[in-house]
Amino acid sequence: MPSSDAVSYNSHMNDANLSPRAEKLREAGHKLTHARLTVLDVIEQSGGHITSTELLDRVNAADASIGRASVFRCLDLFTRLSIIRPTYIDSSVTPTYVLMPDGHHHHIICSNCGRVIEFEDCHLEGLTRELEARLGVKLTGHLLEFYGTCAECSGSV
Amino acid sequence: MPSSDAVSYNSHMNDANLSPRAEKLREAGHKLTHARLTVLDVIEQSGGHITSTELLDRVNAADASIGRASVFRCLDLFTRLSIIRPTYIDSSVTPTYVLMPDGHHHHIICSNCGRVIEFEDCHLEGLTRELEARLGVKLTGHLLEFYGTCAECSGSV
DNA sequence: TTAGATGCAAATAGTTTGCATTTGT
DNA sequence: ACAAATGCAAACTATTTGCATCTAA
Repeated sequence: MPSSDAVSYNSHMNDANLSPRAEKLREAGHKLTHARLTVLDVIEQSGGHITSTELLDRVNAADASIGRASVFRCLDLFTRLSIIRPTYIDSSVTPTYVLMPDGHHHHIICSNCGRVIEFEDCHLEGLTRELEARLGVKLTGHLLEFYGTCAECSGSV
Repeated sequence: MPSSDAVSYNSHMNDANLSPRAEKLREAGHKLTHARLTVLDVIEQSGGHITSTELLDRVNAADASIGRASVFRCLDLFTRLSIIRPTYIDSSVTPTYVLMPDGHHHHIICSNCGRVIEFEDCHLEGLTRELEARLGVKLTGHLLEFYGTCAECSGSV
């Protein structure tokens, strides 16, 4: 074997400090590839709301060698793992993918200006348990969307 | 003018008994056209969950003279009027449109078999009022989606 | 070492548009 | 009567697929 290290440059592979979501990928038995970790990075840095088109652009900017198909394959995988969830916010063509920290996500969409306001406290633990008891289901997460007008558009400011 | 009645056949135009949603259309100042009322009918008869592709098929079966573009224009209009709301249930390509009776809709999606279970009681009035008070927003509706496994897939049966 | 993941480019599917014509009010 | 809505078909956009190659474990 030649002594030159034929190391593949994977900036994410500094191992050790993996994001909890990367851990989730590994635990589910998926490989921690450069494409997947880059896509995850971009989504996480987006603040939790990103459309497939924006994602495609930003991933391309981060590393032009990552193909479109892989980005879509990541979206599909992450959705199946409940890391993200697709939803319609603005356009009806392009889905917006939202991060699901701890399995849930909540926001308010202003139907006037399109602004998205996230909030944390959903108080849905009770309902979750009630549904599990009543229907025999097992619930792992939820998405709650409110529609209406934001403070500015409601004239409350 | 000739005495022959050149009546256009619009089976929905029996006036009088319009569905509450058709009323909503009229109140918003939109015409109650044959295409719109047919699309609304098909959505209502679907039980409240229908993908754009299924809708296209069923509208075509009901009246082949209604064009695809009009169906999409209806989906857009109904969504703006909060009569329906697009969401991703199975595929990430084709949205499923859900009816929003009284402005809200709730369901559980089984991530194993894809089954969708609707439920009525969301107990979100309190949270709605709290958010309105705290954030100054005005809320008119919401969509709540739970993810998990149904009774069959959870082995609870 | 090897199953799993990737990138490419072509194929597919879903949605929108412009415009002449029709229709609800 | 006439603004609004429609149907058509072509254009456009987003997403998926097959396959040879590559790579994380």
